[in-house]
Amino acid sequence: MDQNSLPPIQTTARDDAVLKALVGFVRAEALQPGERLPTERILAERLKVSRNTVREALTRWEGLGLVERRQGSGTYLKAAVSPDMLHMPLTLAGGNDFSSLMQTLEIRRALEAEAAALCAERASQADIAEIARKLDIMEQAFRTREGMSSEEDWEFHQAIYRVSGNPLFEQIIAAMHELFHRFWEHPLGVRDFGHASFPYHRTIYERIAARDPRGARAEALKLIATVEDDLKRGAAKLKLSSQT
Amino acid sequence: MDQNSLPPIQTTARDDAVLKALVGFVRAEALQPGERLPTERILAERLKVSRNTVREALTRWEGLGLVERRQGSGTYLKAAVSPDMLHMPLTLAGGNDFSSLMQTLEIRRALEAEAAALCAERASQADIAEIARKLDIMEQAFRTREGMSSEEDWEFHQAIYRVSGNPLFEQIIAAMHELFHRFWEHPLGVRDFGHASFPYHRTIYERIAARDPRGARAEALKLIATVEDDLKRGAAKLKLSSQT
DNA sequence: GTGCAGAAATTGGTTGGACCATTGGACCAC
DNA sequence: GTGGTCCAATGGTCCAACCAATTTCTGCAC
Repeated sequence: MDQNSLPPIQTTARDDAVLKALVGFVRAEALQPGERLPTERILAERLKVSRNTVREALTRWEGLGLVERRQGSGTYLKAAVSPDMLHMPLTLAGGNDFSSLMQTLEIRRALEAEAAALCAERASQADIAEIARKLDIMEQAFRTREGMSSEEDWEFHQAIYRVSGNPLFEQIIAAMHELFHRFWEHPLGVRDFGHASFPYHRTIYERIAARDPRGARAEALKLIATVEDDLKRGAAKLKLSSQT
Repeated sequence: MDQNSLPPIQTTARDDAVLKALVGFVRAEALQPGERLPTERILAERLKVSRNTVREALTRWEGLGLVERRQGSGTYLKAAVSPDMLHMPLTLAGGNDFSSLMQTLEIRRALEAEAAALCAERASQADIAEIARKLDIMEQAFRTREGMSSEEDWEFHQAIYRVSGNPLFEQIIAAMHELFHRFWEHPLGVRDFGHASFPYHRTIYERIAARDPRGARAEALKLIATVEDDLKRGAAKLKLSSQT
């Protein structure tokens, strides 16, 4: 029997319908990322469904990173939406241990290098100026706060991913960035973590500005190498202290 | 069932706490994928939260593919869970168009090259023999079936990811591979798709067997380049035919 | 007018209770 | 057995509140 000739029937699919309607709304209103979308209460009323159903739908979108909810403020679009988006939720059974972190770094090394190269290929003058701006902010924060410019550092990298023209870079690395932070925020890490990588931000930028993909890739690899070194040093220190 | 494995919830960030408690429960009860977890009503009662909160949490898990809900039946575990999972929701804007596939290919190029290099560094003699075996199977399938050895082809690549020592390579690329295939099956592609990439499988293997990371990376890049070419040719053909 | 503290309105988060739709098993007539 | 009917369990939806964080407005002191 051809199993395809008897597909499961679909009766109710409320929250799916809500999401589809919401996609239509975002397109109709031409909402851009960052803009606020209607209140849950308004959506419930307009779509003639309960607020709970709206919330289930929005919870799904939030899980996909398409939307961000801020209590007391509203729900904000976080990424562009289209009727034919493809979702690929990937959950990795990772750990907080050293080797897991090294594994994410291996992935990041590959992606960071590729992103830097693509960025150098495709950056417009405006893009380069934007990256330069982020670099300045980061360097200033680094100097005034004696290191620990992680927030500005991250924005610099994000700018590169964005200019690479491929949103997947940012999405994948962002997930790992989060894991990374969860790790060394609380547990003790190396105090001057990230110091060694500092100079390479500028060299990466210079290679991008010079439209030199190969050079940009090489500098990105050097940066990741310093992070790996820091991580290994931290692990060694941890091992040492736990032995006493 | 041990009631102590479901202690009440603390304070704010309710649904997150629910998920954390649920992870603990799954571990405590050693639930395997396929097994049913407690009723929403029971969870709500045990955790001292409202059923809606439980539902929001389960909705998130459902969105991540960790769990499946069947009305009238129950909620079933779909994958293994661990306290420190890393979630990576990837969203491809614009589904079935050409650029989405090219974007996944850019990611795959970065990862494939890195995996091949790491594989060449770390492969044991047994690993190399295993890869050689997969290569033989693939080449034979290719010859007897006149191309279209996609299944065996994929297994060859998987062997490389596995030997790289980093499971993240396989998981990430596997997600994209699946996406890739969903387009390949139905929509018309180039008929001899993949033919051009065939010889590079052996050259990659040779570089790995020679413990030559740089060479392996270079050959992997060539392979991806041929796939990109095929894809571009397919897109051009499609464009041409849609104009008539 | 300006600035700022506090009240009020707005908005997402949570609760409890109700009912509907589907499922799957128990039971029964044939 | 076979096919039906009933019924309890379970996820899906709805409603009407209230809570907590945020934003906006208001009015007073200066």
